[in-house]
Amino acid sequence: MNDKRPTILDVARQAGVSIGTVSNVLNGTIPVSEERRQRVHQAIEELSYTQNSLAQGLRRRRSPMVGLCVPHTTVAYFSKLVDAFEDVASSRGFEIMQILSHEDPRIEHQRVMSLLNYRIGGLILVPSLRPDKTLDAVARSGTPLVVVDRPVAPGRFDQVTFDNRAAMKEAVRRLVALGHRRILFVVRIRHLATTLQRVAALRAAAREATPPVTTAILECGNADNETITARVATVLRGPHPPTAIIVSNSTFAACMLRAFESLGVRYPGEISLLAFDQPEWADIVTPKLSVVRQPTMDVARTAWEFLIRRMEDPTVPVRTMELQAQVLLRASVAPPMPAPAPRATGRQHHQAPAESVPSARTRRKPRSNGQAAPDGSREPG
Amino acid sequence: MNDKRPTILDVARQAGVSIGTVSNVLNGTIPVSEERRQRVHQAIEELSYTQNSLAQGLRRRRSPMVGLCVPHTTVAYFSKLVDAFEDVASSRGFEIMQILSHEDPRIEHQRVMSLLNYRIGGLILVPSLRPDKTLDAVARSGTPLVVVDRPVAPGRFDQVTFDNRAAMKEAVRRLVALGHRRILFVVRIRHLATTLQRVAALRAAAREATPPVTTAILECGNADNETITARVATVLRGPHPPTAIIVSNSTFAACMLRAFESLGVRYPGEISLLAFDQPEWADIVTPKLSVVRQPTMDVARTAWEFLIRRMEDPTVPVRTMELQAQVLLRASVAPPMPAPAPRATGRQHHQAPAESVPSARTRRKPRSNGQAAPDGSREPG
DNA sequence: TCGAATCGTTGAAAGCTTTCAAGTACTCTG
DNA sequence: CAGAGTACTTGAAAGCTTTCAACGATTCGA
Repeated sequence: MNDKRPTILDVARQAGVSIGTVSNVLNGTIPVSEERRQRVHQAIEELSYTQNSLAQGLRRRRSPMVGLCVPHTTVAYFSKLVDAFEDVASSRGFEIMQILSHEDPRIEHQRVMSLLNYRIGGLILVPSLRPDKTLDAVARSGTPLVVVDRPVAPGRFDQVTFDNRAAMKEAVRRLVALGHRRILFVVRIRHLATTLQRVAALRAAAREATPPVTTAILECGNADNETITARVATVLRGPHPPTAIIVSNSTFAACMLRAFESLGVRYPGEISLLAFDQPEWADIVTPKLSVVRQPTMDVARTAWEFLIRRMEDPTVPVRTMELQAQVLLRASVAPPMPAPAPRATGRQHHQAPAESVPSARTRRKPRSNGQAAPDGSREPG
Repeated sequence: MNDKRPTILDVARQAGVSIGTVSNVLNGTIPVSEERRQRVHQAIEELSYTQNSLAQGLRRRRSPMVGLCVPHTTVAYFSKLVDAFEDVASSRGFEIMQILSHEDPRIEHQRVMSLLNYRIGGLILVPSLRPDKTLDAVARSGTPLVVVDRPVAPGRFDQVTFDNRAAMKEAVRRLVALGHRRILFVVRIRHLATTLQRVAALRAAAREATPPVTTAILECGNADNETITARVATVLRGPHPPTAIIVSNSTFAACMLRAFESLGVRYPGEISLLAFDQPEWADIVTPKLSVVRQPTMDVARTAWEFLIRRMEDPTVPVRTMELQAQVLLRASVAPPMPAPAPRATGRQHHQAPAESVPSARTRRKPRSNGQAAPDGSREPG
């Protein structure tokens, strides 16, 4: 429990050389004669000396440590991302310092500042809702930055994102082709950049469909299972129940399945489900979950390449990469059960067949609890 | 993109005070007159000065950073652990530096050394298979350490683990009570401390059951789905197919479900399944997965408390905490289908009903591929 | 009024490394 | 053999902070 660890000076004395020589052996900056190198190595061995990275970073004005900031690690998508980064980075001799932002701009800012205070060599960031202050601070510090997954205002930073618009458009196209006319999109945070993109694409695709498709957005934040179930119940029992639900992540997908079960909804007959994100359980639930698969490993590799490049040369022009995601339809998506009015152009009420909802069917307006609002993307006529 | 950040000296000049005073304002070490404090704060604001944690850590010989090392973050259990630690730690003003060991003692050692080189204030470690070298290095550095989840030789370090023996014993008791007589335990790494505990408990419980129960261990390492399926197939089609499978983590549980499906095994009729770990999908698969639930949040809190205590006073006696896990039986565990020989005491072949295995039934000895071996824990007579 | 105690302030040293100008010993060239 | 390289080697400075002995100013007590 000796808190006094040997320093480079101890090594130098032990080996009978100067500290400069030891440093040169360690870093290979300047060649050192074979004999001295040996002596230094031996001394290092004998004293079991290890570098003090704090002193090294202080002197070099930069540490070989790279920061990684994601919102959570319990979301399958992010934990895969973290693992992928770890793989890529460590195989190239970098250390990763990981922090979690919990989707909270304040926490994010504070943690990122702390990383900057450690003079990290670079940062990979999945930005939270309002990352501006954080981004400014990073820019001011001159730390190389790559923004991942959630786009920010273009031009300032390297970015690696997914083509959420294309993915959503494709998803809607496929659902519509199966006959779905009312789609609900369940999101965690409405104003998140990725969400905005997806919502825009959803609305656009809905508008362009013939006949046009009704869409609604349900924002759930960090609500727990019961709350989400209640909200979903409200929507499903409303006058215009959706026939297909798209969720923005796998946690919500799980919530939906629980909700369907506790509500006694026939699934996938009465309601289809499609999830962004690709949980490990997608293919072991019944019916198998349809997903939008995002190429996590490619993201990690690309982001890393961007970061390394910028660390080598901070003046390199800003790059942006938008990766394609893939819509995988499986049994969780099925044609909707035959509806009373096949041509859904007017304002008449659509309703799921009566037998599908077990409990007392209270007719409420869908926005009665302020949670789910038809977003009016449908063309009026 | 200005790489020159202001230092404490700049602040001192700007405020017209000495650097010592600035430091005192920043750290509150020694009281500073109100007027000067104001000036310092203003200067900090104007220059947007932030500490250099490297210099601070160098001088203080210890950084306020705490290390956290887990094997992976894609395993549900560990990602929950990481989130829990993050919560606890950050709510008390500590920064966490997280690394992954990938279950590889070499990687673990290298990454932990790097943390030690940063003079971290403490370390929480889920040790890999052979952590001795790493543990020695940590001890030598005098860094406070708490070992989590997987026990190591007692007496040297604070430890927070689960009572794996009790959990396994209880699991076997419940399975036996339902009539199971042949239990297969699927593990990732056989010699992992937790695995050893569980295996020992499994064998002991099997031996004590009346009539005694046959057990076997299947080690799968990092094998992929197909490989695992093949191995499971071999076991299930062998002369003594198990009626219940216990898996050591949720990833394997998912693998089993895939294997059951692709092999056409009747589940849970023909085979029951119980998993250590508690994935989010446990209650959305059909049948619901039986699990051994481990109180992750409690682990995080306890480990953190141990660590803080030791950081305050390194001489405090070593503490050990063993938390109780909880066996939750759900539909994935059912009484075994009636077997031809109800009293399973001898060496006669047990076999699952013929109709349950769809493909050609090759009679092979269970260890024919060297993967699964009856472990002989059953009493000979 | 004097000495002591208190309070706030300061400048220098220390913490451990890398970098670099300057120096030394050697080899090579003409 | 002198001069010019060559190839290491060295010690000091710098990087930014905290700590601490020392000091000046003020207050307090007798």
